[in-house]
Amino acid sequence: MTADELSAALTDLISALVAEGRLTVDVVPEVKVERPKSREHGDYATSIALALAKQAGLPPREIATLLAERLVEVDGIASAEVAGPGFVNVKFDSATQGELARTVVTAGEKWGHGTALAGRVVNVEFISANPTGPLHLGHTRWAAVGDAIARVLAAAGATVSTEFYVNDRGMQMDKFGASVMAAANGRPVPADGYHGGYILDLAAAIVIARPDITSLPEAEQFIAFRETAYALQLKQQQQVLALFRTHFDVWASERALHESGAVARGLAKLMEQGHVYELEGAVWLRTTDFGDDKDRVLIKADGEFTYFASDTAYYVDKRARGFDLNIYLLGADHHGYVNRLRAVAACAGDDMDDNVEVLIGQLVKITRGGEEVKLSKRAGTIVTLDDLVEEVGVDAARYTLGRYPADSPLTLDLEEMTRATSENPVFYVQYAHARIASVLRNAAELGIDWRAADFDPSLLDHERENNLLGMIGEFPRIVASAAELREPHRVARYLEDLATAYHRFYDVCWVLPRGDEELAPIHVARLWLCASARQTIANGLGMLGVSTPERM
RNA sequence: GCGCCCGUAGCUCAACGGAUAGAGCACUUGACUACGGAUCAAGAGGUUGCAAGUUCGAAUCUUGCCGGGCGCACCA
Repeated sequence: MTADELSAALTDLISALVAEGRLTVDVVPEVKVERPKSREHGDYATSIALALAKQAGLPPREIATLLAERLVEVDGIASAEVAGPGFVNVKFDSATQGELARTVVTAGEKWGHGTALAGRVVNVEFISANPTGPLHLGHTRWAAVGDAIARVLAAAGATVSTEFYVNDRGMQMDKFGASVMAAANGRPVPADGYHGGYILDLAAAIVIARPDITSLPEAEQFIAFRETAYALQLKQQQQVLALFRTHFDVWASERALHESGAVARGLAKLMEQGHVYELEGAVWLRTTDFGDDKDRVLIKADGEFTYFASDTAYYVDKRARGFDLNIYLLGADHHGYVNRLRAVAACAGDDMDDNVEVLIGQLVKITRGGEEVKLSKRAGTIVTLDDLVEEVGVDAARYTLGRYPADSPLTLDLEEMTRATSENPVFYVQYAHARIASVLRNAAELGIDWRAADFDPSLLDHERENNLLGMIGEFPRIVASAAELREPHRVARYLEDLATAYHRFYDVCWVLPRGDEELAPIHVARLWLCASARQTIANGLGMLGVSTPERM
């Protein structure tokens, strides 16, 4: 019995009661079933009676009683009680619940996966930084969360592609090239250029690789520096992200959009839809037709394409590549883009509620020993992704960033993060995994083949076993909601609760035979339970891109 | 001025409109002579920024204030 099955059973019950004339209900709302915070309230509880009371014209407790009476007759349900103002608290019988262990072990890596988003072809674009410097902590939040969102969407059945848009065109690239060139020639970096120490490193690396470069004519030299530095910097970003276990299926270049004719095609598509017009020598897109607060320029009066023109082309291009849902993950400083991007979709003839989705992540504030660290790429006071990984490791960094919802501002203290790694919740969860792995190893050493032994799920009737099974059973619903809401932190929070349930079980329920003790059915049953808990933790951590150690 | 986001324990943060608002860190106190103590058990800590409203029920939804962050380019 699972939560979904219980919900379905309740829906059927209500329909039956209506058919019998014992209940008058026009519309049966979705029956929500939840896991109560207090274990005294059973394995699951529903407030459906409260929701039905008004339209049924009956006191909620009366409806709850009707439901409870019928529920106890349903297979797998041990008890159903009315509580409080009209809640129905349900307990499953241990055999039915214990079966879950078998289900989980059988499903293996697929446990928790669902089909809610089956058929959706989703593009998840995130980070999309200029290739003019190293990735910093702001990008890192999306590296962790964006990647987790993609994984969670895939677990919900979607076909997902991750994408990084490289802004390799325009003024910033020129400033970047000029900065590196100046540094290589021993000249001061222009005031509006990039001043980080990495500029010097890039300059030095380029000069070593191409000693003749500084003797090239100025214009030629500038291009050479810009292009070489671009290639090096992009490669550096790619290497760091690979180290961070954030994989991108596509690295899309803004230049390539122009060179391949995608910009022209995008423009043609928008014109065809009739939202493009000319004014004062410039070409505009009438985004105000779809909720934007002002129209946007596509082609400037001087004939140059704007950055926004690339954006529109990029969107049209993604659609042409078959993505029916395009998710953009942007920093809070880009929230003004939300309406603009939605309007672009609408201007291209799409449904802006269905084909495009913009998620805004609040900025990460960094403190060091309680004092705020201002992040500025130009001033060079940045905390890079490399730094972070070096200081706290990939697992701790990913988990720490992944356990908070991205739409709330986050303050991280670097000292605390480094110092507190051993107390970081990620270790708590990983420790549970390692502990189980250890038990399973010991079982193997004792020659116990629990998979081949008879498994009697009804033996898992201890309160802690029951609680652990209940938590494990929640996993598919957690994954589904994390995908639906684009909130992978729900998986992290869930894993912490699951780890607690395991540790509590482990504390009082001995798993393996001790000493000369014979192997008994309870040992086998508990090994199945351990294996299912391990699988669940592994699948959950996998969605967050965190490793699952066998030993720590 | 207009717009978006956020105000929850000392700190960092959770909480499909549900029952007594929860974790971690920090603080008190217990538990290892057999599967990993990176654990478990117990305690303390709150007017969910303020005020109205919606309803069986509000941290959550609505409105108005107060406080903070971020945006409002023919820049990228």
